[in-house]
Amino acid sequence: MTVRRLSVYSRCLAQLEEDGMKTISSHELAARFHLNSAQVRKDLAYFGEFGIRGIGYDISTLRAELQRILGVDREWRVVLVGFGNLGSALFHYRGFARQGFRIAAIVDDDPAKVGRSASGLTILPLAELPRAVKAQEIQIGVVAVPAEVAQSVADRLVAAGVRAILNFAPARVKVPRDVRLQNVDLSIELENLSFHLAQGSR
Amino acid sequence: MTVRRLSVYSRCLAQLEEDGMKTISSHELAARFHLNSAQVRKDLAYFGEFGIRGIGYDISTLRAELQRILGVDREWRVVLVGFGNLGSALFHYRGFARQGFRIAAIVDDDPAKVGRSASGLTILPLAELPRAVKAQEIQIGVVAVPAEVAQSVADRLVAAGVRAILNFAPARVKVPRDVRLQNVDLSIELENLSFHLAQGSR
DNA sequence: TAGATTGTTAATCGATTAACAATC
DNA sequence: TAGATTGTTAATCGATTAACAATC
Repeated sequence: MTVRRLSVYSRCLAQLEEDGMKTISSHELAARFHLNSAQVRKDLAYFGEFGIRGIGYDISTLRAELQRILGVDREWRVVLVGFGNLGSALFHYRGFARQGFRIAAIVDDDPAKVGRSASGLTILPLAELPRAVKAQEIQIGVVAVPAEVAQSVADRLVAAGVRAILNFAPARVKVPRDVRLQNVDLSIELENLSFHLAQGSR
Repeated sequence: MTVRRLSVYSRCLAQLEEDGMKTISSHELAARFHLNSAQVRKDLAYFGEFGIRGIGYDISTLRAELQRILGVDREWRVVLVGFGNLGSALFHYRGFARQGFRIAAIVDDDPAKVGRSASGLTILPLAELPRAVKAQEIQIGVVAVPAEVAQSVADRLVAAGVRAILNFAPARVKVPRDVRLQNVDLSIELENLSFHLAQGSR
């Protein structure tokens, strides 16, 4: 929950910096998202003393600190498994690169796709996964395959040595405790919508 | 936050029903997700008295109730705006149809795409949006367009009369208070991953 | 020094959990 | 009736907010 807020602060600060502002108080920052200023101060103070009493926070310093805390101040190397519609969409998704996530390899099982190239990256067969992860120093695997093969792909990613998996397949996969797993579940978003529509119309 | 849990219960019950089970207690249900049984009972009791003291909950009845509460017991008619990679991925995403979300129209701005057909559905120009929403009795708009045009698409959807918008564009859009807006923000998922990787390696 | 704003401690609020009377 | 389990009230816990001493 904290990550969500840090991320919001970080983006806001990037915008403020672009606008040429130098410092901002917790009150001003809080006002932008209907948050409490004490909450903002507490969130930030948790990671260190970034503010200056009587003045506020130096926007550019704080932004840099938050990016460091969020881990988006460095490049993360990613392998994309599955180059169907969703895989392609993710590949072209600009937010990926903007946050320092660099797709260093694409893997697909389909012989028709293997060998084709996407923006200079050749699509590799699944068998090449371990070699690619090692050679490209890849830390993160993105799973964009059908639900049926999601677990087996996750297992192969773990075996190949990734430290984190972002799973877009509508299936719950199991990974060892030392591998970070993040599920993106579209069904929940849909159910959230239909719940509110159904409740609203009662 | 409650919707998330209701959704989890609902899926679990569907599975249990498939397995041929008839009733389940709040304790058993809670055990499956490391939840507290009091929490399960409270969540369910909020919407009515669905349990039988001394017995537990009738699986099939409770599942039906939850689906009704979540609004997934009926068909929701959806217009998909944007038929690029992400749009196609969503169009083919099976979870959509499974939850009763029926894509009744596809709209795209690109003249090269307009008129083409996808699974029997003809891609319409943006100008046709109001007519399509009315004719097809569409309640939900899914925005799968570039960030730059997300707001203008949302405005058109609202003007056309949809009651809810699911926004996949990496841009914050504004809609009137009576239109339900759900943003799907991939950046947050990414930041969540990199945060934990960065923290873990300190 | 006076005014402003932080970091942090204390108070409040809401959500989770425990306990139990009601009842199958 | 005895055992089990619900729905709900009371207790606990954690997160949010208010208040304020520290300090720029």
